[in-house]
Amino acid sequence: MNYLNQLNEVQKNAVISKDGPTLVVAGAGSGKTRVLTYRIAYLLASGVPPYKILALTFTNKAAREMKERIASVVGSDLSASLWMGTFHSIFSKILRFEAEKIGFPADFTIYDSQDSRNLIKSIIKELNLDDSVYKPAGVQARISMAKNNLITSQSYKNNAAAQETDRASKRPEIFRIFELYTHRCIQSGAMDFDDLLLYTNILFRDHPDILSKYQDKFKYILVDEYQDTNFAQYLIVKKLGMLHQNICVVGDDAQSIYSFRGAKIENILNFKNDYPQHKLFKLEQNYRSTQTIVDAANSLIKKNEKQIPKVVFSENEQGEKINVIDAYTDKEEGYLIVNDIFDQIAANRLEFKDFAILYRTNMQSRIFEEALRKRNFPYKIYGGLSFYQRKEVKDMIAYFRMVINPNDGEAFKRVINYPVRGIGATTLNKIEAAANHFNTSMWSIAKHLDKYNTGFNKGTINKIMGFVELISGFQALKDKNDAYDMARLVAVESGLLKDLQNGNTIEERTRFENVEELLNGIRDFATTNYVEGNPAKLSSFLENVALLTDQDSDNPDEKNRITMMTIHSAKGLEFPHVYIVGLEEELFPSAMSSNTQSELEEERRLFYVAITRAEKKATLSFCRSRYKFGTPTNTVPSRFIREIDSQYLGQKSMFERSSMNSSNWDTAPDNESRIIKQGGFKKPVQLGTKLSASRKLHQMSSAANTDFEADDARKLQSGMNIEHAQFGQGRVLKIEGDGDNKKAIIFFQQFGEKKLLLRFAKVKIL
DNA sequence: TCCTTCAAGCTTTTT
DNA sequence: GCTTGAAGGA
Repeated sequence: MNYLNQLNEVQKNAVISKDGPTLVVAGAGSGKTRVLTYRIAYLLASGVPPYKILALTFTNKAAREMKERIASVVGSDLSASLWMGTFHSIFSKILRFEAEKIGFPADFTIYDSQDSRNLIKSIIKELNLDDSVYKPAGVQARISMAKNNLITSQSYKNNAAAQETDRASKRPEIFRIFELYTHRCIQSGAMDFDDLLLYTNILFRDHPDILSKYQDKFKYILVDEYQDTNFAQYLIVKKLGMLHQNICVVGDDAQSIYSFRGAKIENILNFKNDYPQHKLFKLEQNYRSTQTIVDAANSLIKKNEKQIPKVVFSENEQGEKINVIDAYTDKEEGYLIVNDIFDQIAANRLEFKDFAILYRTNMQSRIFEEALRKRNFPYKIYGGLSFYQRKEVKDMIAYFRMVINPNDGEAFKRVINYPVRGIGATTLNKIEAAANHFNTSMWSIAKHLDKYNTGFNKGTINKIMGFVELISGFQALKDKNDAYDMARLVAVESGLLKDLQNGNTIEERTRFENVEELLNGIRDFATTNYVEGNPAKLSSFLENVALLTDQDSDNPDEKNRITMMTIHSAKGLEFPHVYIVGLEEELFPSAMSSNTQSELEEERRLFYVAITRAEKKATLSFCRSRYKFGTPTNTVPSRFIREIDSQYLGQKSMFERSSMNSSNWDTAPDNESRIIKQGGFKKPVQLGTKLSASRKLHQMSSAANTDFEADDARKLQSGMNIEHAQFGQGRVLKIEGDGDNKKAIIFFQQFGEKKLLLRFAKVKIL
């Protein structure tokens, strides 16, 4: 067991004390995954069969990586039969197995959030409620929150707290939506994400025999990121571990960032009360980051009140200070960051994959994407609209869902008239109304039109029957064909492929290619996942796809790229250089999370997570003006920048100077070598100077020394008003050359980066 | 029934 | 700036 030598004393003890309840409090970068991995390897080595070990993670990626690492220690034949995966994937597996006990078909559909939102939307309409009061997303959040706390639709109605909240927000009818929603899901044979946890709890509550079967089965239970478990997950773990009590939870209260999803930081804080005889291990040495980064992060997180006391420290090099980039506009922020990446790469021989740009909201990615494109830098955006959420892919999958579980109402609505087959909204509404009236699925109405006497005219009946036959035809083959053959058949016979093939625009071509890519993915899946000696069937593909996310596709030829993702999805990852962007009030901390102390503390933890992703260097940035809803809005630098002890911040002058009033600008102390003095200027032009260029600019264009094109110059000439921000305003990014050849590279809002020969330029310093 | 056009509203974070 | 939904015409 030589791998034990790779561990420090605490890590080692956490690995080898295998029995009894164990809490591992693991500071950022302290080798948490390593401990978890080796602990499992150690269990296996001491003779515990892999199928008796349950290891729960929050992302598929984390599960897969851990599995790989375990495989490299103990071999893949052992690691393959571990029960390792996300809460959702593990318990959906168990639920499929036990489905009939709770009244679901074994191949129940999993509704993603879009499906469930659509269903909620249509229920709100059906109940004649005002959707500006009952906003679907808001109602969905209420229902989700209830389920995460194991409040079913029946108990919700009688739950005083829930009713009080809904009355206070003037939405007293939410319980009716919830009831109907639950009912429709059952009718469709569908579960949403929260149901996977809720029904697991119901299964264990109502069937003690089944509970004890799994209690017995899972002799050792490990939970990663325990601080992010919600009540439903907490209770599952607690119940399953009751018999053997071999529960090992790993987490860091300082990194609890999912309370919006029902996560309870109390779960980790109260572990000691749940298991008084537990063993506690604190991993406090950070192996990931420089001392500066760790110390800076500590100085920030100190501002939070609720936490487990611990001292995270690093013995790595001191490292560089954290830079703060102060940009004028959001566009410029993108530009400056990309420039900085370029400089870093050039100076330190780094690769693109060494960099990550992290932001609070997905929408911020756009600007960086544009800036990176201009430079031809390879990048990969995680999150946002994932492959599986694209319309054409969802359409395709909706067909698959119809084949496997035709009662699936959301899939039915999606494909009944796509590709267009003359079954419009009117007809669909009638079918839906009939289904609700007869308390059955839309599919069974469509299939037995005669029986339900729906009163459609002959033409409509024929169209509907055509659709029913199409799907029935697929169903007859679903157990015979493998997943790929079946999928291609559906793509062709449904007419979907042809519909996309006919398109000529780039978008349509991309859609067609996406469907092809999906089909290729299914082929890979079928040939790598054999079930009882045969290539996997469509149903097993569907089981997997519902819980897949974008993060899971790691294309090898996409390896050397700059990573862009939200801070939430960066948790658990690390990069040599990390840029945390958009540090402005209202954005980070988010405007929606600055109301209460606990919300603010969570934002702070999120910032803590962001900083601690960095190994070598962290860089912060913000801008003074950001486009919001299409209009430029002034912004204020985030309080979080100030909360970091200033001794860890570099380029302070940049940040502080711009906080001063502008008259101090030219006298502000700065790196002398960066200042250029230029005849004709009242004030020196230096890095970061805001200015508007004067009419002399058009001369510049003829003077070959500039990047301005004749066209730009003409535009400038006609828009002669130099005060006009739209035209002239820019900021000095770089100075090169000297004497008469001194040039300034200026970032203009209007034109982007341009080079100016200062000899000719007349600029007004703002 | 379908397609185009235009206005309104909107933005956390994710399995 | 972008997406979604409603309205109106073919």
